[in-house]
Amino acid sequence: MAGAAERVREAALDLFADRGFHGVGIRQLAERAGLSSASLYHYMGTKEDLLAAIMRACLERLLADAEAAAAAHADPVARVEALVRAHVVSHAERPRETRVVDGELAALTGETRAEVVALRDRYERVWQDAIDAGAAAGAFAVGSPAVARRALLEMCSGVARWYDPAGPIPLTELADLYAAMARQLLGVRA
Amino acid sequence: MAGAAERVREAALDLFADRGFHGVGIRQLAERAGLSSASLYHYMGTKEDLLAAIMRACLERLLADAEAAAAAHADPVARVEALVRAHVVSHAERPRETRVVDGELAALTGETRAEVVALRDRYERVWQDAIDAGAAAGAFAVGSPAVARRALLEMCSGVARWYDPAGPIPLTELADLYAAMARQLLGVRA
Amino acid sequence: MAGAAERVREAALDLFADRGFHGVGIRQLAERAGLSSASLYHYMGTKEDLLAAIMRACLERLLADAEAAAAAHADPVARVEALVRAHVVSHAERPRETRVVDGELAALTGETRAEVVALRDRYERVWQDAIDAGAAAGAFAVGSPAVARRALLEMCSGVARWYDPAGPIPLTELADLYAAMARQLLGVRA
Amino acid sequence: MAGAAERVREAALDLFADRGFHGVGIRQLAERAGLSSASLYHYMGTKEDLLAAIMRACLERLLADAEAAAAAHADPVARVEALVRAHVVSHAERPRETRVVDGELAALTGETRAEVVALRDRYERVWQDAIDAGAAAGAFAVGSPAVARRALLEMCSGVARWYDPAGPIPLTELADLYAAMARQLLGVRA
DNA sequence: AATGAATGAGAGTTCATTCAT
DNA sequence: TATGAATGAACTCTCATTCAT
Repeated sequence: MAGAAERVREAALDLFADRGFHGVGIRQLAERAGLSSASLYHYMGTKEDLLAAIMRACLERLLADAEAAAAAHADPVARVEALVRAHVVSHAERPRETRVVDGELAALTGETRAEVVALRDRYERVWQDAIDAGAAAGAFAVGSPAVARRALLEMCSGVARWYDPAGPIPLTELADLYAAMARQLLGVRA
Repeated sequence: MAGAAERVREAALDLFADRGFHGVGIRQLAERAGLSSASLYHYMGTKEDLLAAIMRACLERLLADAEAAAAAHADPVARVEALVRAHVVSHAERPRETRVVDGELAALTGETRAEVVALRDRYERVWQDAIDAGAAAGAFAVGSPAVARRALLEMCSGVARWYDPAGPIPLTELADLYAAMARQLLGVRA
Repeated sequence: MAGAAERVREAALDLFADRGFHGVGIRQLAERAGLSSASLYHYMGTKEDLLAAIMRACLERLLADAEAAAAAHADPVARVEALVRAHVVSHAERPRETRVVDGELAALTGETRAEVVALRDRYERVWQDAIDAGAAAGAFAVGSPAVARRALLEMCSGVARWYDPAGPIPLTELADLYAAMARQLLGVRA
Repeated sequence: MAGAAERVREAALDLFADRGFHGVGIRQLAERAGLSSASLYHYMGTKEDLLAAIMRACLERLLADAEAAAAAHADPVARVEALVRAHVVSHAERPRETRVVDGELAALTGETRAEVVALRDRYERVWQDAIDAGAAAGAFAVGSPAVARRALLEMCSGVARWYDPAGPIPLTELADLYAAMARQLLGVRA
């Protein structure tokens, strides 16, 4: 018997990712989780708290992975490649979480939103620092490191919207493809 | 004095882009447009019709621009570059429309949704054909043309989420930056 | 070109008879009459006024016919038979009006309603007087003249709900059938 | 303390019978039932479902009574008389239900309406069969059995619109009166 | 832990009606 | 005569949430 708390989380992931936070009602959530709508409130605070918990967990994992990847590679080229691989793998393996993170930030309000935005900013900073370092070292040929960071991140995040783990592209190949595209995009010197 | 119909459209663009279709109420829409909620219905069918009209108009323009760009360039490299430039400029100049197109497809239902999806698919086909042609001609160094198309499109669409026309990067420079990144990403042979 | 006022009246008859006063919107009325909803108000007061006018006209005609029938026959048996025939013919020829009269009284309010109720009461009084006269004269075998009046009236009004002038029963035959049933119901002495 | 579900049903009966389905708002229903309009929806599906439930229940009871009456009497005269008595008693005892059944059929839509119409048709068939049998056996003197059935049914249904159980006519006497009128109307041979 | 009952607020939409043109 | 524009009020129904059991 899967724990009810886990079922609530799963239901929220499925539904928020597919229909968006505001497109999902508490009763749909409850039905999907196999609970009454009143029982839902034993496993969450408000609906917004549930969203925030999902976003925080996902961003914290993303951030931890990115910081680990950054720490593991002193060389900017290797570092960026490691960031790309981690990001792509995360988005391929947990597309629901990442779609929610990327798309439902506007549904958060007040303090909670500020916290999640801060996490996202920290995550982007890790990327920016790596790219800036490579650019400063002359390892990349990019017109604007800031624009390149945005382009790279968007490009990699898109994976969550189309990649099918049961499809023809294995996850390792996907990571290789994105790593290669990222290197080219950045104009990595041979 | 702007026409009321135009004010309704503007209000919808502002609000749908910022809070998402389901995050916007009919009364907010009306207030923003300077009308009563009842009067809104002189200028639209249902709320969903309003969304569909916005999406269709944007996609049709995007498609027309892309087909024009494709028709203007026989060379795959030039063609892809033209597509990138048109896409980036559109997303920079009309970020609200494009964010709605990219983010609210799930809010559409039934026949309308099918129509909009068909438009989007036609648009993506134009890109795919151009990329496939370049790959077939050996002009690009890409591991997978299909993945490259997705990466490119996501990368360029992201512009609508951050570019500020009043910021430090002029639009022409933005287009140049993305064109360059696209060429590198695709591994265009020198 | 049929007069617009007439078209409004026809539309109201069709729709009120089919869907009931509260089941019909002003826009449906307008569409059926080939006018805009605003233009409707050149030909009527309020929606309720329109209903009242229909009911009054129908009841006044019914009443005039009944009074004429009563005046034409001193003999109670002949008088009741004449009332039955007039009522049945009216309901067969103008089923929409009579269905509205029979079914939408509750939609009227205030003074108007009182007036229409008064008309209806006058109409029923003509019937009651005739039946009472026959009963007093020993011409009828009825347990209760008051109950008999109600039974007779309901029986005859039903015609408006099913009779089809294009069907197998000619109007004259219909009137004969009801006259015969009425005589039998009242136990007219041979 | 009456159950809330029962109070909703009672409120609907009172209001639908008096003002018609379309003449009653959900808030009036709620107020009459002593609930908020939102709470109403714990006890019903849609407003139309509520109407349909009332109509079905009433028609099913009517049908069961009629079939029992028909089964209990082989003789057509006795059978019709039993049908009349059952119908009159039902309409006298439950005038709200029967008025709703007789007057609000047009408010139903789609599948539900078809089901209720089918029930009504079955009910009328029981009457028609009995009358036809009597006519075939020469027990009745009627010009048209089909017209007679309509006349009889309308005559008896009218009871729901005027009979007052607290008035001067006891229910048993009412049934006797209608049975006698029905026999006479049908021209039952002595 | 679980839920039936309850609700104020709000959803999208239509209502009957008015009025300037 | 005719109507597009406009609206406050009402419509049916669902929202997220609470609470007694």
